[in-house]
Amino acid sequence: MGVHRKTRNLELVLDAFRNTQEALSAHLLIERLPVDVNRSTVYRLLDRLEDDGVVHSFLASENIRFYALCKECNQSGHVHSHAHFQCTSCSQVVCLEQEVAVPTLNQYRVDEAQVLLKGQCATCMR
Amino acid sequence: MGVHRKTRNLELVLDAFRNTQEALSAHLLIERLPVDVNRSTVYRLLDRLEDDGVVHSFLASENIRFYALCKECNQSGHVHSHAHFQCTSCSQVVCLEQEVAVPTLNQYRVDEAQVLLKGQCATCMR
DNA sequence: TAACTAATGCGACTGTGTTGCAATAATGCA
DNA sequence: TGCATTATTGCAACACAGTCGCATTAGTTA
Repeated sequence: MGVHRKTRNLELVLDAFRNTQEALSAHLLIERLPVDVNRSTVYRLLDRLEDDGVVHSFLASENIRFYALCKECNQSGHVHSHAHFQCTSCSQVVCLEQEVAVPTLNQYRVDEAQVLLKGQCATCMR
Repeated sequence: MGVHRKTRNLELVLDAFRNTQEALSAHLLIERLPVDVNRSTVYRLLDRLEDDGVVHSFLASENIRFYALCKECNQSGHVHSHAHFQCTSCSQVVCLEQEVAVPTLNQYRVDEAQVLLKGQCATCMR
């Protein structure tokens, strides 16, 4: 919903996501930006992009939030329920196509299912 | 694997887990201990208990590690693949009975599936 | 071009979790 | 039981992710 001025930083962040298949943490993102952008600024951009349905975020180990572009979301809500994969060797994180079926439970109302698969990616298996 | 002397702190931590159905973060655990126990000590106890297969840990939002007693694990390895539930109102976290089927993927070898379901618990739905 | 205000950078801060080190206490053995 | 050994503990300092207030900078619109 937030106003979005077309700033250099915003474009750089979006480019970084467009140039990769990976999900990125704030830290990784900053590393990949061609110019220095302040940490606070990056977090604020990511927050705004998430509010606007442009990126989604999820937790991977170890305690780090990752962000990736959304395909079918908009500012009225995030609609994905896909799984994520993290390689335990190189720590790379990717979004998977696999949809996650949100299970039903007796005692709880389940609104959301967060699935993180961990293992080895093709590169690290060689 | 680590040596375990039967210390007061160890007993207090185990009691805290035995006295609840919930999973506990280090912070929650410290709050529930009847005496002050140092933060470092608690983290070290949890690490050791996890190594020994007595508790398992997983990440819940927001970026906090939760611990709960294991049922069928021992020091030769953790064997659970159950889901966890976190209430978005009261933040309480519990282990679910539901086993998670680890899916197979083309490009990745999946060793582990972490599933966190989020929604509302019975108490908060009222 | 000027005014408005969103976006930015900076520094300080919070909270989780870790580490080195000296003091303490559980254990095994004489 | 008394003592030596060493695992455990508390403390202080640290690392790192993420947040916040505030003054400055820079898009945007008129």
